[in-house]
This record gives sequence, C-alpha cells and structure tokens, in this order.
Amino acid sequence: MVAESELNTGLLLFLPYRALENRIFAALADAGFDDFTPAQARVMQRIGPDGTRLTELAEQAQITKQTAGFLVDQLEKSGYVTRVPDPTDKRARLVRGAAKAWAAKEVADGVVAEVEREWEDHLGRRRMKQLREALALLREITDPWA
Amino acid sequence: MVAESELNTGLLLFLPYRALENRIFAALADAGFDDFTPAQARVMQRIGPDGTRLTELAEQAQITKQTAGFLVDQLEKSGYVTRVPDPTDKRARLVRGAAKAWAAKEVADGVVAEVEREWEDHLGRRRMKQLREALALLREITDPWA
DNA sequence: CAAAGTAGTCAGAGAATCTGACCAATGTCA
DNA sequence: TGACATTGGTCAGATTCTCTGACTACTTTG
Repeated sequence: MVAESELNTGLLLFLPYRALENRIFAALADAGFDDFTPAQARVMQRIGPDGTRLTELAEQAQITKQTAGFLVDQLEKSGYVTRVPDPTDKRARLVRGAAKAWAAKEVADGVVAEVEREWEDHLGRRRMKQLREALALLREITDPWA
Repeated sequence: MVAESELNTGLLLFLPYRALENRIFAALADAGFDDFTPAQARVMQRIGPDGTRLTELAEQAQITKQTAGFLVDQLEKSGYVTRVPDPTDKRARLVRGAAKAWAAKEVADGVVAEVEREWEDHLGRRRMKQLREALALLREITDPWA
C-alpha cells in the first residue's frame, strides 16, 4: 500500500513525530515516570498552565469527553493532576497539572531540546529554521485551536 | 502543560499529520469505505506492493505481532487483504492488499494530493518544497526502516 | 422565564492492545 | 551433522481505551 518511490507528506510528518514521542517516553520511564500510559499522556500534554476543562481536553485530543474523563480519573489517582472547581462556571471543573506532572514536563522538555539539537545537526541550522517556519505556517490551516 | 508561547516541534509535526489523516478518513467514509477502523488502516497502510509479513507490519506500526494478527484477521474478513504463503519461508505468510484495498488507496491518494495542493497554496511553492526536503532528510535519522 | 445549549457523569459494550506460553520452520556453529 | 538459538506466527486471557446512549446540573438566549 505504501508508494514505492516517494513517501507522502503524511508519513513524512508522522515518522519524526513518532520518533520524538518514543524518545520522550523512554526518557520519562528512565526518570521514574512510568506510571502513566501514552493515552493518558496525550491528554495531560494539553493541560494549560492554569488548568483546562475536560471538554476542551477532549476536543483537542479528539476523543469523547467520556474517554477524557476516564483518563483524567487515572491521572488523578496517580497524582499527576487535580480537579478544581471552575470559578466562572459551576458546572465545570478545571483539570490542573500537579507538581508531579510539571516535574515530568521538565524531563520531557529536556528530551525535546536534545532531539531538536540532533535534528538541527542533521539538517543544518538553515533548513531546521525553514522546517519550523513551514510547520508554524501550516498550523494556521491545520489546527482548529490555533 | 503546553508551552505558552511556542509549540514544540513534536506538536507542530503532529497537527498537520492529524489534519491530513482526518481528511483521508472522511473522504474514504464518503466513498463507502467505512468498514474498517483507524487501527486497521494504520496496519493496511504499511502493506507493500507484493505483500508484507505480519511481523514486519507489526514492527513498522509499532504494535505487537498479536495485535497485528488481530487487525489483519479483521481486514481479511472485510475483504481488504488476503494471506498467501511466503515462498521463501514456510513459517511465514504474506499479507497482500486485495482489490478493495487498492481502490481505497486510490481515494486516499486523491485526498493526499488535494491536501498537499492546499498546503502549497498556503505556504507557497518554495516553502512547500523546503518542507518536503527537510522532512525527507529527517527521515534518515528518524525512520528505522528508511 | 422557558427553551436550548453546555459541562460533566454513569452504565454498558466494543475495539485495541498487551503479556505469557506455545509450535513449527529456519539459521548458526561447534 | 546435530543441538541450540532465533524467527514467524498463533492461542488464551487480561487490561486499557474508546465509543454510544442516557442522564443531571448549570448557563445562555430569546
């Protein structure tokens, strides 16, 4: 099913994304953050600095709010997040990252920086800059929350 | 958890990838190819022109061979693939795309071309070329099967 | 204020994934 | 050549992830 000669842009985007994600997971596990799953991480990643509503997490992760709730429950039990009332809406609660989550983010950010350096080494500073520029532009038409 | 000002390269790669995948799925469903799941598609996508072994599909999709077998079973029942003996190894079988799969690929390829045109319209020909170039280069260090 | 919409939960089912154990065929090398 | 390790794949069972449908509580809108 794969085109023989030339990969489509989709796969070309996916490959480095997955490579980076793998690196991050490995590093987190090494650092002792091995009590959450990829699905949980994909939700946790989207929590904003001041907390984010469940519904918004669900939308951005493109899962149902029920699924998001299920995953946040587990993150809460593992101590990665807490839920606090949303002062602006009594129906809602804000999912906030706990200290443990921010510590994990430190590790993850380190890996990202390291991998980005490796990529820049391979592409050259110029091409790396062009890549980020093109991707940032692309985001304007591919990210509904941009 | 998300960086406030600037997204990391990982998310920047993921966003357009997901947008493209969404478009492809929607178009396939419209065209009547609605009897397979995303997980099945991710495996099917990796079948080579002459068939591919289960183990290799599993590796490339980064799932266990048991899971791959489970998904291929379903694709076989839906008529997307067949399994034929591997002439070079009596243990192995080759998973081959059936006519229905190649028809679906036609549709998918059409969408990819369309989306790539849209992206090029947004980025300009020059930047689009740079993007593909950088991604192709990046593949060298991020794709274990390159 | 009534109606419609939004945030979230509960219940139940289906899909996707894993680990462990296993068999048959192939490869290795003393 | 023959024992041993490796590889391709399956079976069984459990866990995790995800969905649909139905529901409550609160908010927004006309």
